[in-house]
Amino acid sequence: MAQKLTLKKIAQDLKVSISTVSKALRDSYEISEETRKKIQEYAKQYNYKPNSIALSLKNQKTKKIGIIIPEIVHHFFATVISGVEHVANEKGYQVIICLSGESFDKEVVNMEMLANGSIDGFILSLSKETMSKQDFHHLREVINQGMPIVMFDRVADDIPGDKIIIDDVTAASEATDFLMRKAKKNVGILSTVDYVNVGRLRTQGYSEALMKRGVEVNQDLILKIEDIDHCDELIEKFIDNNPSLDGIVAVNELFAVTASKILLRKGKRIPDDVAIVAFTDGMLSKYSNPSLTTIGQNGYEMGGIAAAKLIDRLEQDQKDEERYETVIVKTSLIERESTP
Amino acid sequence: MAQKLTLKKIAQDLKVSISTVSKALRDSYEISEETRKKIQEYAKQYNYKPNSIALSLKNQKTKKIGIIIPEIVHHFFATVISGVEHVANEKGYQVIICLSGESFDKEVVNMEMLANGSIDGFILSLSKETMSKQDFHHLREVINQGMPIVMFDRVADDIPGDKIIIDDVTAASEATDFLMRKAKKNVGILSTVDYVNVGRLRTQGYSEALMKRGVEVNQDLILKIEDIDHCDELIEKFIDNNPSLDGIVAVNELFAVTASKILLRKGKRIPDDVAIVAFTDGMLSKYSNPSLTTIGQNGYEMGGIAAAKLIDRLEQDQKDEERYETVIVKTSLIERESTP
DNA sequence: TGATTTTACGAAAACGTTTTCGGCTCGTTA
DNA sequence: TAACGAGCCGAAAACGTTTTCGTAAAATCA
Repeated sequence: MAQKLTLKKIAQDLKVSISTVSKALRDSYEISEETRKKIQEYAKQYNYKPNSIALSLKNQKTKKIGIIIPEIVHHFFATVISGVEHVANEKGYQVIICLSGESFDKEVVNMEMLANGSIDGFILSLSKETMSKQDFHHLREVINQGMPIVMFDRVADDIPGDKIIIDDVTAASEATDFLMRKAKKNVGILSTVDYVNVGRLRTQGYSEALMKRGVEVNQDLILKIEDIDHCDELIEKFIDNNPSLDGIVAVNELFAVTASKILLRKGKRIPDDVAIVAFTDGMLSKYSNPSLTTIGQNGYEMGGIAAAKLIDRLEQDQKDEERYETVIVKTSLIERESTP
Repeated sequence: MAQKLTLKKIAQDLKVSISTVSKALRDSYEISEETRKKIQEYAKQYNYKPNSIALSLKNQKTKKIGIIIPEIVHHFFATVISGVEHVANEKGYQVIICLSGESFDKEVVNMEMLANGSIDGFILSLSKETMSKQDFHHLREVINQGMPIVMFDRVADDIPGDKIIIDDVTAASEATDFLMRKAKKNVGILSTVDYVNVGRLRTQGYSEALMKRGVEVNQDLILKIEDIDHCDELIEKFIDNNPSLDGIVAVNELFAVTASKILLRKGKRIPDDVAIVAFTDGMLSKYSNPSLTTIGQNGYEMGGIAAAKLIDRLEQDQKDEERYETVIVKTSLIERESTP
């Protein structure tokens, strides 16, 4: 097992100094043609690669970005990571991933671990617990140390940093309106509890769409689900309680597909009796039966934008501008079988 | 923006030497009670955290492991990462993720990037292109530099390193037998081209199950799909060509759910007319309509084992044993609506 | 008191780079 | 021939740690 080659070993083998080797490899004019060739060939032959840790220490930059998300087994987050990874790699950066598992404590621990010089900047989407606690001291600490943060999807409004979000209100409003244009008179929404930003905003968009058409908002048609693992019973009860329901906006695929299944079991036809639009364009929507009309959140694009913004900030001539941006990524309505 | 605190700054502020600070913070007996207290309090107050890059350079270990997978938007890989991340974090390691996108070149580039000191060891699942080329020079190079590799799922048999796999042959055989026990007489398989390990092995298991019951293997009942994006037409033709087909083993969820949809459209009943078993227990199987009986690959467990084995090897007293292990993770048959 | 041990701290090396600066050896010029 | 300027190379510092070793002062002992 050949030990890893270093400048020092090359220098010893070739009887020159370390600085000469370093300069030769960087094609410095200070080194004679002859020496340069010799060193470069030697390095190539034995496959020398500069040690990135040493470079990080010297340059005070790691060329790594950290990303903290609640779960990786969610299609949306997976696509975001995919987008981040793509543009990061393109710009010579590597991606370190940590999962908070929706836990505040794990989010804090992960941030502290990464903030000790491991990375140059953060991309993150906050855990549910953090959102409900509204405790952002860990973000502030990191920012105080001069480390830039880009947040996406689940963001903290009053934290200085770039934010990449979709316009949840408008998207939900459009989805609701889309159903009403299809002659649906009693559109309901399957949402999450209010402390989850997206749940609150999408419910708001839903209500706005109704009001814009002069329809009164009926609280019975709004279901707020806390525990995603036991949504079945809640949704079934919701459907039973609203026999006139003919349209559903769901804030995620799972609620939608669960509702779809329950409706079919009860003999309803989709989309004729009940039409469905779901947020998050993932596998489920695409391949379930019937396939679901969805609002695509363009996670890949969000991730790409987040990475680009972060790297821009890292490479600009020192925080010349403290003005942070909020980018709103367009959603796209993808029509499938669950709507007429 | 408070600059990051270092030993040097503490030393200056407290008018002692760097070594004194270092020792005080590590509770060395060499430092007097008084000085120790003073330094520790100062460090705590200003939230000193040792720079991990400097530690990496000094200790020649990064406490990071690299993981390279083809795609992150596959549920199976996402669960594996989740498992890796969990045990890695538990043992004080961080996880760097790179995606090969099923491309050989990107796999090579990613490995080279990470091998320059960024990480202590690799966990990986090979890209399709690598599998078809059977070119593993990049793995050999990394191993020659003394960096341990753990492979999972898509492994290269003759590469020295630990391997975590499922027993694809047995699992496929059991799935096939399961269908035959349910009185299915004409069981077919939707597989991938042979250079993908899992496709070949699962097809083999399928055949073995048939032969064990004295049923002759009918090549018409074996479909090998190369391009997953256009599997629809192939599967439809396959179904049309085999009117007596009454059972399907699919090597992934997508093939299964696509077949399911086509069958339903053709007026077949599932599972009465045709029963389906799919590999990979993901979202699709669980929530599609009808839900699918699957062979769970226990990705989370695989990831955990991979991480544990890698870290063990990293922390053992230098490669005392060059004997590599192949762990076979048990699969679990999860019965749902697609089988009687 | 003088010798020896203990206590408490600092200097320096090492990890692998890059870069600044200083200097030696030529050949050229006055 | 003396001075000077290229051309070419090496020494050393710096990044932030840990650790070994050396050493001054204080304490102990005879």
